[in-house]
Amino acid sequence: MTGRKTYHHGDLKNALIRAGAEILAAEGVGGLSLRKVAKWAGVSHAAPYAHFADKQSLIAAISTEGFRQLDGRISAIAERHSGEPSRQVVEAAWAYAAFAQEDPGRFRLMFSSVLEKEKEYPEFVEATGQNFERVVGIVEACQRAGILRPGPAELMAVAVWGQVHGIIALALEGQISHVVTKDRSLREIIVFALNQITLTELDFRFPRS
Amino acid sequence: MTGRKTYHHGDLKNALIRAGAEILAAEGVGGLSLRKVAKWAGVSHAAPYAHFADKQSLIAAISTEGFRQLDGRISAIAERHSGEPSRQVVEAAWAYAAFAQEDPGRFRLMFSSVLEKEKEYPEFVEATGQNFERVVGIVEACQRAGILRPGPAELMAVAVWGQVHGIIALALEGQISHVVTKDRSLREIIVFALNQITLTELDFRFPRS
DNA sequence: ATCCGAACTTGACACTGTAAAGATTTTATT
DNA sequence: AATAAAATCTTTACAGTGTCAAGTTCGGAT
Repeated sequence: MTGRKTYHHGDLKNALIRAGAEILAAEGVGGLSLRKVAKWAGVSHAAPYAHFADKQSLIAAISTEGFRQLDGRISAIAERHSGEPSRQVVEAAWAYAAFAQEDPGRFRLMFSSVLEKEKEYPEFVEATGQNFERVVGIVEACQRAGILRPGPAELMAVAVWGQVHGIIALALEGQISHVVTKDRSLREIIVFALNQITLTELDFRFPRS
Repeated sequence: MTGRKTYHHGDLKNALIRAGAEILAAEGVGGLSLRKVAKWAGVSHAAPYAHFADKQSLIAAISTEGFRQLDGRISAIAERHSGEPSRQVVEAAWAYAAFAQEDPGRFRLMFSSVLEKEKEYPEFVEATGQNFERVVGIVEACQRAGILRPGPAELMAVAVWGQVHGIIALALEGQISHVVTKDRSLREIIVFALNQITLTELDFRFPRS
């Protein structure tokens, strides 16, 4: 509910995206309404329509922003561990998991088709594409290092990314048996799964420093 | 919009579940409203409250029914290909994919946290648990046959199921690069991915007969 | 036969997304 | 600098939503 003195807000579009993300984090997808976002940004309930065609458009924007942030984290990891591809996969996968756990609402908004016709939002498509390319890059590095089998990198990327994504998604929805989560962290589970794919053993422990 | 002559419907609860499933298939998650379901079943808009505490409860019921059907399909496959574990994984995974593609709306309802507090619905929990057990059974058969590495079957099940689920979910949301889907069927992609995990090569082709 | 509780209807309320019309401010054009 | 145009924001309105409360109708137990 940021008040304001001028009639024009100045940066309403971004304010709405931010407000939406905050409501999302606080109340989840179900609690995200256009009117609430508007109130939160300190404008009338119809003001968002000056910047977004409809609710879906705002969702697309929030989602896109999420993908950009995720990509930022993963690219940072790829850089930090360049030359050590096995760390790249593990830490990228973990970053993905941490991203989901920090803000499940946003993760669901991004991946659970709250956005109905994603191909209609070029920015969204671009952001998701960039994300995929990042994964492909890491996979290629692993293939060169003999950590992953040779073969079409994009296809291999789907195999790896799909696995990580699937486990995280299932974990988020509480669909992973208690028997499994009982005495294992999500990180251990993910690395165990990755180890079924990789040719050399990955270490699940966090890197020192 | 099934009309009726008697004041009491007779089997409204199940009729509502069916109506909900049909609307879901036709219009997707976004088009599913309690009032529409009621109208479709030929009752007034508040009638559902005699059988379901709220919308979430109806969703839980539809979702649970979906899990039962899915379990039915997978158990049939496990039986049909008993003694051939490699076929069991491939066909079970494919059944999962087919189930998702036949009715994406229902699949999303089941797996994309449209249902918010799933643990509050014992039937739902039970159905999902049974589903998981089915996967564990197949995984164990594969381990005995030397198709999957030894190790905790539940954990291995998460690795395998997670991968299949992840790929299907991403495919459903259109998040798999065109480069990959261009000249490969979803079935090929899934089997390629499974082949990264298994110790013996799986065949992606459909079984004759 | 009658009473009771379950199943169902009607009416209401607050909240939602969205459109239209008006008010205010900035920007562009002359 | 004056005015026109465009963008931003407000107000009002409407249909659709989930849910509740109060009333109606019915089947079954006593």
